[in-house]
Amino acid sequence: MEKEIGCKSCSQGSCSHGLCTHDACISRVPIFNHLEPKQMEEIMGVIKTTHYKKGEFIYSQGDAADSLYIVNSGRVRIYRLAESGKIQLMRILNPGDFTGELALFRASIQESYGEAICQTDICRISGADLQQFLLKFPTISLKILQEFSERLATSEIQTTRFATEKVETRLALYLCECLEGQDHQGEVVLPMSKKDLASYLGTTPETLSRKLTELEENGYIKQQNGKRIQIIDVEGLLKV
Amino acid sequence: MEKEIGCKSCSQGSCSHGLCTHDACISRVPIFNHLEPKQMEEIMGVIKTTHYKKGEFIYSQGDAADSLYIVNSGRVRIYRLAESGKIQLMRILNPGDFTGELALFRASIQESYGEAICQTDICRISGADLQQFLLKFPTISLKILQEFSERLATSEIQTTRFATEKVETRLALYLCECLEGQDHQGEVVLPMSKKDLASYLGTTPETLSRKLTELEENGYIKQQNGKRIQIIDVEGLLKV
DNA sequence: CGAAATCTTGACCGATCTCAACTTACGTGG
DNA sequence: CCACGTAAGTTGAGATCGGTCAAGATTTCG
Repeated sequence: MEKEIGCKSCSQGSCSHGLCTHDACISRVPIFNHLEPKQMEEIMGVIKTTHYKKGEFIYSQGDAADSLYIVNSGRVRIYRLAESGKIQLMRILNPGDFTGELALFRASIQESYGEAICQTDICRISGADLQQFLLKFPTISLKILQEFSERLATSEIQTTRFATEKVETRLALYLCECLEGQDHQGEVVLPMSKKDLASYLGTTPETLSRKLTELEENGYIKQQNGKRIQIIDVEGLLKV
Repeated sequence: MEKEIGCKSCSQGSCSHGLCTHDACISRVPIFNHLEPKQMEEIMGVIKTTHYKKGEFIYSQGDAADSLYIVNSGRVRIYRLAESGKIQLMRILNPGDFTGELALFRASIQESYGEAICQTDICRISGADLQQFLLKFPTISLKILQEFSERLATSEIQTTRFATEKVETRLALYLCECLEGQDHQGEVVLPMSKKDLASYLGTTPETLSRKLTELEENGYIKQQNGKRIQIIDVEGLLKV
């Protein structure tokens, strides 16, 4: 706890709790943070950290997919190119989130793009190394399985919504979910641009803009400056 | 190999390869079939098999989700009820496929329905038992992770398609994928009713019917009797 | 063989996309 | 710190896709 040993995962000096304390440290990543300091140190030994500037790609569609990427600090936009050439935003990674898992357990290529939204530090662990640790520390597998099942659940809900709900409903549900995650007295701060949100919701910026206006006219929300939206009537939104 | 010991997983008598040979046996399930006969036997000890008739539910939305279900024989339709009340078919399980994983690693409830399409035998292993085995035989985790990443990849592709492609394109891509899986000289046999297919593709039976006619008029396919469809121009389909 | 479900076809309507013009916000460099 | 250029966001008009309702044909299965 008291010994400061430096942290390979984030290139910053001050550490505690065995390894390090600063917020975005690798040791706070859910899939590793239950390990003994000793075990964690071992894992950190094989982790490489890279810095990316805004707009730089961590990986692109078609790249060999052989590593797990963990966001240490910053934010990453994950998106796909559909057969038609249209872009779809899949998700935004925040510190502690990881990606690249898809391909870890089957030799394959990246099917999406990972782009730094801002100054971002990424920790990378190779698939080979990770598999070692999975067999050595089976609890990591359980953690990843947990994470996977979350992702899968989310993805399937998303699919169902695209397949069955109107844009307005998808937007309303999205806003409500944002509220759960943040809840600063009923105000939501969109975690992405409206352009990206439109893509995430499977619509166009034009339609998104109109639907937001519509929700506002119906008294469900109030649009503030920029990305801030006041949620006035959650019940109403859920019924849209 | 030669000793016949009966198979708990399928309630049938004749077995070999240590445990059993008949086609749909649990020992052929990808997540277990790499284990030693001895290990597999141990797992089989905690598996319970249940028989379901056509239309019976293996589980319903809202049920406690605490078991892994493996299809031994028969077929299962997995579908969801969206917020709006509309149904969406998620997937069809064939012998060897499993489901219920979603909730295994997080206490939760079923978010879908599992309904037997025909006479079906289901093997069930409780989440608690499974977790034991995961820690005991770490290779199972790797297998499940593999399976999960497939599912996740599929689900995300599906999401992207719903978000970005037209019904006609989704249908065309679906037919092409069916072809890969079957390929009896360019003929596809739909694995489900057109009503279900419509639901799976996120559209209505009416629209599906029209789009199939359209594809036929354009010379890409030829509809035969019932569920059989002759694929005439794969290249063309992929460009739709 | 007949009821019930599935599938098909037609007519119509509404939701959402596209294109275009315009306004607003943002980041960069002087 | 401000000006400017570019990207993001908004608004309008028109076109299109796909859903809904309804009627009829076909298939399935007991």
